[in-house]
Amino acid sequence: MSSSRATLIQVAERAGVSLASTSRALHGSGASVAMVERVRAAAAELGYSPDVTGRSLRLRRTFQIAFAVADIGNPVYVEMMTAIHEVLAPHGYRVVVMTTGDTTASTTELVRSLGSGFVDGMIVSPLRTDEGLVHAIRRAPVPVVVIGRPLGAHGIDSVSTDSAGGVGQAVRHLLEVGRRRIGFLNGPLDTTPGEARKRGFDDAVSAPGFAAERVDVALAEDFTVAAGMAAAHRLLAAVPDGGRQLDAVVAANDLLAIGAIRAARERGLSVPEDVAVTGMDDTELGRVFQPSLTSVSLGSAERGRAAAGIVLRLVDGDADRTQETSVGPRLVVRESTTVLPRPRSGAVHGGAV
Amino acid sequence: MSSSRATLIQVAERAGVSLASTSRALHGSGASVAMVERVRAAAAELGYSPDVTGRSLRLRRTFQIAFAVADIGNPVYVEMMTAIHEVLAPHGYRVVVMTTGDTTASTTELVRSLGSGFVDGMIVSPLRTDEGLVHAIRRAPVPVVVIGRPLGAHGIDSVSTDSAGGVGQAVRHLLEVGRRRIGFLNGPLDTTPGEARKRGFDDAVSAPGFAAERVDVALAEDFTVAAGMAAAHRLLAAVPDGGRQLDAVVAANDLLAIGAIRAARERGLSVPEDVAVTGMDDTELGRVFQPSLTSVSLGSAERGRAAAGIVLRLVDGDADRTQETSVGPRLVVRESTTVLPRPRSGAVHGGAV
DNA sequence: GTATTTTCCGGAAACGTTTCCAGGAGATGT
DNA sequence: ACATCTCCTGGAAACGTTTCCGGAAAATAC
Repeated sequence: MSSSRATLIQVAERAGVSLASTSRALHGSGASVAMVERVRAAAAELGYSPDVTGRSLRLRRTFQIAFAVADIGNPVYVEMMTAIHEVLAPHGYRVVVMTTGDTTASTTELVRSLGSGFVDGMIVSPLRTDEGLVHAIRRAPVPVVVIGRPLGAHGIDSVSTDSAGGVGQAVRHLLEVGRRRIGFLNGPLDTTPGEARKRGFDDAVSAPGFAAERVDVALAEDFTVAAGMAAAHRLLAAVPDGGRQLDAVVAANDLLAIGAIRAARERGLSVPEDVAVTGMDDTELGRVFQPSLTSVSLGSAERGRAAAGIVLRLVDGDADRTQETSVGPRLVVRESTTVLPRPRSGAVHGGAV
Repeated sequence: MSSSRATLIQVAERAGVSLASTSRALHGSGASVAMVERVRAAAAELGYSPDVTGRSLRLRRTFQIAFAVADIGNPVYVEMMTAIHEVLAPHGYRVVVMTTGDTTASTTELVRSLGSGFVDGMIVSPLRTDEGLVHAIRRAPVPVVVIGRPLGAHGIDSVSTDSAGGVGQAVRHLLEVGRRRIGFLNGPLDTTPGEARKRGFDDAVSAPGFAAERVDVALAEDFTVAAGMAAAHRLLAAVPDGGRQLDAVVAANDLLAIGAIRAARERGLSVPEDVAVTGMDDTELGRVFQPSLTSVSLGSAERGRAAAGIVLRLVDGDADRTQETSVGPRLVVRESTTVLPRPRSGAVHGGAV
């Protein structure tokens, strides 16, 4: 029942010195060693720990950074958050998680709410972007770093990745391993990733050396396994010969890719023998899945780290000019596109040692 | 360049009324309609949004709740966090993520840091618990709810699950589907989950009707796929006949279970025909994996929701007595323990439609 | 019309901290 | 010995908000 928490004033009284000296002794400079010792002792006796709210009010800094995404449970965002936390925590910053909601309106609303000053900065990865959101971010009272589209042209600090180029890497890889009939399994086109990946696929298909026999596209309702499975079934059903006309599927996402693998198997096709599948994001899920997933890493953790670094510089005032960082996609080849022993006929896979 | 943010004082000046009235008009009661209208207008013109720091200082509430775990990336914790956020956000509470570190010392340190008052409450899921931690939690200046061990006896609000009983459910399920030679793949015993699951397995094995032919145990270094795979290899290598003496593996974790499946396959054993595998936690990973994983759900989301509800009641002062909630484990049977068509001999699995 | 209640408003204090400013004591230079 | 400088300390203001309290005005009761 040691009452409430001790305040700096009580420490000052106990030490028999002024409030100003007490504060200086604990934090700032310009205090004699005797004073420091005296105050430290008093603070220790009272179990004093400074109140961050009072501190924030005076300093006009909360030592908090918000991380806002549409879906906190998404593995990609989890990876980003972990990385962000790892960068920020050692600098004494806390991470506040928030959700943007699905729409640009709700995201804009969230950015506006920064006006109430509960964080010193924000890292946001909006699913969709529009003029209003861009405007709100520009006018935000604290630094905002966007993970997603490059927005340097709008004067917004951003870290992006070339996911379009990533799709290209996946397509070229499939061509290299001899696939010629390629299906593209994308998510909703009105999202930033969906749009970028469509662009990437279109670019790859219309590239000079592109040598595929056929190309099909299907869109999943959203970026989930279930939606991917449904869409993959549609994709495979749409081509002649029960889907055998397709020998590769490029999925816009690891989750979609796994949906595609499940759908293929349900149709009696084996992966990777009958149909090779590539994912994107290089998630733990894909690494662990069987067959392990060839996937284009978009460096989620790296993007998170980069964004955290930028926001840190910005809140510390070391604001050079607006940063537009980009981390390159990187193809990670695994089992889902590599047939090791020359496959016999038939759909048997896995097999004995 | 509209200068910094507008403050309540400026709104008051603009409206030509006192500061007190301005505050009342915006939040509290006891203001005439004319006053409210007038102040609202002034606030709107200035684009005023209240500063939460000043508010917190006065109100002695931050409207923030901390969620602290050892590993933010762990799917189980992610699920909890999502649930917690869903409960808290509608009530106007923000969620601050923190890490406890691996040791009880660092966790205790974190709980002590609550003294600086940056949150109104905390939900923590410590990997390990000791006397010092319990003591710190009891003395914490803000409500702390523990997810993990039941601590009602220590006067600590907690929400737990009977993971020991969950292991029992898994064992009985395996017996029911005809398995008789059971391996137990556990994680480190000095962790709360590891300890509980060992206890559960021991209990199940020594239960009256237990009718297995043999029982083996292996411990993984930690609760990861890689560690699970290594330990499963040891487990299978230790029994005669290249592991065929085992027809079931109970894993303490979905990740360990997946490691076990990979190890079994590498040894030419098929799952579930040769060896059935059960996991625990019922993660998305296990649901999506092939074969989908029979797993004991420990209701991560539900525990998160419960903890959030409790902490909400506590910070709002509706503190009855200390709560000790428990959510029951629930076995979810999937492919990894069910052989549908009577298996032929041989290790072929998956197979054509 | 007066007494009493209700309604509404403004002044001021308070939450806990940091920091500017001025002043006193001691050290240093000449 | 005096002027100057450095070092340290305490008083007080400030950050932005909410709310207690007293009082004036308005509403109600008789």
